[in-house]
Amino acid sequence: MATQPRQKPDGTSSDYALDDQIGFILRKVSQRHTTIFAAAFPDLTAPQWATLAKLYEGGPSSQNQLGRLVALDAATIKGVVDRLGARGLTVTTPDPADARRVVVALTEAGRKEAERGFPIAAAVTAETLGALSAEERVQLVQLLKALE
Amino acid sequence: MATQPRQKPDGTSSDYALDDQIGFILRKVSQRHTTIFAAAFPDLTAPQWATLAKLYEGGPSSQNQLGRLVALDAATIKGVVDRLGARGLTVTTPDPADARRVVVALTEAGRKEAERGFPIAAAVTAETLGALSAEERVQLVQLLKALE
DNA sequence: CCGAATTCATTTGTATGCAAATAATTGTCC
DNA sequence: GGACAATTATTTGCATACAAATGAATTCGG
Repeated sequence: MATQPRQKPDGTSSDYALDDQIGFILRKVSQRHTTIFAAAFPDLTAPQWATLAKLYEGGPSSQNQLGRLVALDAATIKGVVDRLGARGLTVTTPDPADARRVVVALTEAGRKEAERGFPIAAAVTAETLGALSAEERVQLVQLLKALE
Repeated sequence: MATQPRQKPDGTSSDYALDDQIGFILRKVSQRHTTIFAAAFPDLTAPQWATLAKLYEGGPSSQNQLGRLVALDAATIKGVVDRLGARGLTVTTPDPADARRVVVALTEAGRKEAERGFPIAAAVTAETLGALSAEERVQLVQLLKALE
C-alpha cells in the first residue's frame, strides 16, 4: 500500500509534508512534555529543574560550565540561575581561584527541592513515554541520543 | 554489564539521571535541529517556515486555525503572522462570513518562498537525521508520533 | 429567540533560546 | 615578560512559548 506524493497547488508533486518532518514532530512532542512537566511541577520549569538536578548530581559549578551541563547558553543559564537564586534554591559566590568565574551551588532548600523532585521528574518521564512499551522507550531514547 | 544506580550525596541511590530523561534529550535534539535549520534558512525560523508550508499545503486559513495546524497557540501565531506579513510573505483580510476571524493567505512572494524552501527544508530533515539509517529514521518518526 | 457558553483575536507578563557585542580576567606562546 | 588569544560573565535585541485576562462575535440550548 504505497503512499501517494502530495499534490501541490501548481500541479507538481513533492514528498515534503510538514507533519512528517522531524523538526516539526520534535516541537510537538516537546510541547506535550512541557504540559506534563508544568502539571507536575507548578513552580519549576524544565530548565530550572535540570539545573537543580545537575547541581545535585555534580556539585557546585561555575555558571558557564553549569550551562554546558544542562545545555543552556551563557545568556540563558544566567537568567535561570538568577531566578533560582531569587527563590533561595541556589547561591552564587565568586571563585577565589579565577576572578572571572562565579560558583553556583545548591542551598539546603535547593537540595531538599531536588530530593523532593526526583520521583516527580521520573513520573513526568514515565507519563511522557506512556504510549510506548518498555522496549520502545529504550529504542526511542537510543535513537534520539544518536542525534544529540 | 549492568549499569550502577547513581550514588547521591546522602548515600542513598536512585535511577534518575538527567541525561537519560526524555524531556532533556528532546530539548538537546531540538537545539541541534534549530542550529541546522538556521544555517539552511538564515532569514526564516522553523515556526515561520512551518506556517508558510502549511499555508501552501492547505491554502488560506483563519489565524487561530492556522495556529492549530502548526501547533502554535493564539498568542504565538499572531506574532509569527505579523512578522511574515511585515515581510510581504502573507496577507491578512477580515473574514466576510465571521467578523471575529481574520484570514491569512500567502502572497505571490510567499508562494515563491515556500517553493524555494521545500527542497531546503527536506535537506534540513535529512541532515538532522544524518546519523540514522533509513529504517531507524522511520522507526524514530513512528515512535515520536506515538507521543504527540 | 434569547441568555449562556464558546470561539476568535488581542494584549500583557514571564521564561526560555540564541546571536552579537562588551569588559574583565586568564592562558599561551615567542 | 608581554602581546595576543581564549574564557567568563553580562547585556541587549529579537523570536518563540504559554498562561491569563479582555472584548467582540457567534453558536447553542431551552
